Amino acid sequence: MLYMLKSNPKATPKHTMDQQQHHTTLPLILEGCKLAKELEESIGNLGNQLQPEILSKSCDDIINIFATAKQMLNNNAHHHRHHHHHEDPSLFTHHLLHPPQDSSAHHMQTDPSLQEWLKYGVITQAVDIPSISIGGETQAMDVSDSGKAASSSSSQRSHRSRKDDEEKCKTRVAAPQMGNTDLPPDDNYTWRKYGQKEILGSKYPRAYYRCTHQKMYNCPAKKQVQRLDNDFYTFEVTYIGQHTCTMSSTAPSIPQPPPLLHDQMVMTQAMVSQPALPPTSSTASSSIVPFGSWLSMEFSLGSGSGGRGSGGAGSSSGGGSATGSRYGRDVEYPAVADMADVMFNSGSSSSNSMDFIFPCAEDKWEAPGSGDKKHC
DNA sequence: AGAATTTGACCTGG
DNA sequence: CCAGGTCAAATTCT
Repeated sequence: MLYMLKSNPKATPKHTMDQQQHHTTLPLILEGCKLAKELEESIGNLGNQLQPEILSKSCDDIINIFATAKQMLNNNAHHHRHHHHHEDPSLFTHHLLHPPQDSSAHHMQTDPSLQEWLKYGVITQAVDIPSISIGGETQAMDVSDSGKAASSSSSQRSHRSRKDDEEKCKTRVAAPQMGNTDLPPDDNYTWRKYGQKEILGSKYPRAYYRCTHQKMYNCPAKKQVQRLDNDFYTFEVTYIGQHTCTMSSTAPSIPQPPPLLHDQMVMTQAMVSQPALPPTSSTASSSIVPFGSWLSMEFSLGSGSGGRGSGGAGSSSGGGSATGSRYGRDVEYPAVADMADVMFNSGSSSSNSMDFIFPCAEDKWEAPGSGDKKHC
C-alpha cells in the first residue's frame, strides 16, 4: 500500500499543509477501499446470511470514510482556512499522527478523542472535519441528534460557564462491536463516572465522567458519553476541559503510551480497519470480526494496564475508560489475547514485530508536523 | 477498607 | 418550570 512512504517520524520535518493532508487522506481512501473489499468478501462468504443492518452499517462506514477523504481533499484544495487556528478541525487527523513527544500534558489533553478514533477505527461523523465543532454547537454534524440535543451546557455549581471558558470537543467513536459493547471508548485517561441522565429526545442516557484525579490534582477534565440515537454502536464523546493531572510529573496517571506504541496503534487501526460488523452476528465468521476493535483493546491493556496498580496507569481503569467497564468487564477475549500476545510479544519487542507486520506504518500517517494542535 | 458505580435528589440557567 | 449537570448516599467491587 501506499502508506509506506515513510520517512523519519521523529524528525518530522514540517511538511506543508498540503502534503500533510495528502498523507492523511490517501490512507483514508485506501482504508475505504479496504473496507469495501472486506465487505465484498463477507458477502461472498456469507451471502445472504448477512443481516441487512450489518450490511447497512458496513456501507455507512465505507461511505463515511470516503466522504471524509473527499472533504479533506476539498478543504485542502480550496483554502486552508484554519491554517493557524489550533481549533481547526481539519487538524484532527494530524493530532493523531503526532507522536507524543514528551509527557507534556498538552498532548495528552488533546489526543484522547483522536486516540479513540484510531483505536476504534470506525470513522463516523467524527472525522467529518467540517462538522466537528468546538465550543458548543455541533448540531450540524449531528445527524442523529436531530436537533434535540441539548448539550448546551449549563453548569451551575461551578460558576464558570462552560460555554465560555471550557473547551468542548465532540467526537464520535465506535463502540466495540463484539464482546461488551457497553465498554466506553478507552482514551488513556482514567475517568470516574459521577452521573448518568436520560436526555430528552435521546434514546440512550448520557453518562458523565470526570477525571479520576480531579481532587488530587484539581483536574477539571470531564467528558460525556452518549450513544447515538440511530446508531447503538457509536458513542458521541464530548470532552470538556483539559487535563491538568498529567502536567505534574508526579501525576498518578501517565497514560501516555510510549511513542512507539502509539504509532503502532495508528498503524494497526489504519491497516486493520474493522469491517464494522455486527455484534450480533454470531454466525459471522470470526474472520469478519472487527479486528481493529479488539486489537486496540489489547493494546491498551498491554501498555497501560501493566501499571494498573500503580496509579491508574494509562488505560482507564478496568481497561478502558470507565464506563461500565467495571460491571461489564466480564467479557473476555481469550483468543484475542493470545493473538495479541503472539503478535506483540512473541518474537521480540513489540515494536519490532509491528515493524515486521507493518513495515512502514508510521509514515503513512506521519504527521507533518503541524505544530499546533488543539482540541479537535 | 478503599475505590468506583449507581441513582435519586438537588441546583441553576434559560 | 424544565432539562441538563452535579452531588452524595447507598451499593458493589476489589
